[in-house]
Amino acid sequence: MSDLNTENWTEPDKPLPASFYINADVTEVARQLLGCRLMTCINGRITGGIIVETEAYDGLRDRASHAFGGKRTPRTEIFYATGGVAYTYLCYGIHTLFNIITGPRDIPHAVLIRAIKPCTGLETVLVRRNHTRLQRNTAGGPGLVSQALGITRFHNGCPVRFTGSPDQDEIWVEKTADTLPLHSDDIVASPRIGIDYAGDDAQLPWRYRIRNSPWNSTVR
DNA sequence: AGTCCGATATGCT
DNA sequence: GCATATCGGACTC
Repeated sequence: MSDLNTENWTEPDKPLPASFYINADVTEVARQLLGCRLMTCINGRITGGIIVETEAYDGLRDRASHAFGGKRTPRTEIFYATGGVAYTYLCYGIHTLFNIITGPRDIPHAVLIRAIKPCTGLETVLVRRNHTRLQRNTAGGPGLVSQALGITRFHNGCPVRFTGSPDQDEIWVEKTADTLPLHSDDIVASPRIGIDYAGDDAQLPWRYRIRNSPWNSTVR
């Protein structure tokens, strides 16, 4: 039990290719990420969990997006990269939130990862969260996902791709042997959280959860 | 279940 | 300079 660092993980099963993030609409990517495993290797420690909750942000038409209307600022510049890189930023002065940029170059789409079920490197996850055992809120919330996986705002722009290089931080997503193909009935779509400033767009049902998962974020 | 509030990068005036 | 934010933990009722 001394080394749970690579628990449940020896090598990536099926790392998602760049095309996964580029070719589908952002809402479809957000749905298809459910059930996949989000992995990090941070400071040499491998951690990960099954994605159970996401939100889609469509910068072209969506007032909830930081890149609404194609807005370009230093912070949103990464939105215009080709899909498959991280967008991380500090929220409420305290929390780092992790998104994956999707779509082709110059199309500012993003998927926020809101909750995972921790399943890899649990010892490290628990230390990062100061938990003694796994709880529903160990990574059940967008700020908690980053905390549990060691993602910081300095990972902004990091490719979401497995390269296997042992000496630098990595973030990737993979399908696993137990990634079930999700039927649409297995997915709950509802309005997104914490975007009251978005006017009518706050009603868009672009928050996606695996139905009945105990690992979803706590609902406000 | 409801309320409060932290701690700061960012973007706007 | 100033208002605000893709939240979460602590505290009160």
